[in-house]
Amino acid sequence: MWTDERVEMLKKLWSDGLSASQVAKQLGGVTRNAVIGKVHRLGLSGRATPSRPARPRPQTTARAMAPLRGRPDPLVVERRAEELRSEAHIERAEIARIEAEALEPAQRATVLTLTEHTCKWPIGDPGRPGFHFCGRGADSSSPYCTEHARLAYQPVQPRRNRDRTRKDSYAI
DNA sequence: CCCTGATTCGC
DNA sequence: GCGAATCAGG
Repeated sequence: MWTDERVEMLKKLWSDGLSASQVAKQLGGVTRNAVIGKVHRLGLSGRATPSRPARPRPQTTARAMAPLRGRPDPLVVERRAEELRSEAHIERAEIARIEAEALEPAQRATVLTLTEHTCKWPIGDPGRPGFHFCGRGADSSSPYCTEHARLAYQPVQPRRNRDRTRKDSYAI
């Protein structure tokens, strides 16, 4: 039931930029459909803060394409962090972890920092936070560094030896 | 498959 | 007026 009180709450939450389902959860006893329906009947479908703000596609700058020198470009890390923030289902702890990686000295590469000269051996699960590429210098005319090229291009070996040697050399 | 808002239409 | 079902999309 839409009491004056609940309608006021709806107006407030909606203008605060909460999504219909979030508003419904907050109010309780109604579904997001009910909220959307009410929002339309009240004529306030335009919202102050769009739930999915249209952000211009970040350009691949020369800065971002520069070869890695010991640690990731802070701009690239911040860009990645912003992507994560925009996805409501990503936990805050995970965002913190991604940002913390910027402080580690290890060389890391994202898709934005790859050049013809960086190793593109994938590390981690593509699409999941923390996924990156090896990023070390690639051998000339190879997409991989020396170590990963060895893993990528394994010669066919005799059955007798293949099982053991393969398994051992495949650890990343 | 998770989510978003928009629209329709029987109640 | 209400909201479930459905649509269209990220």
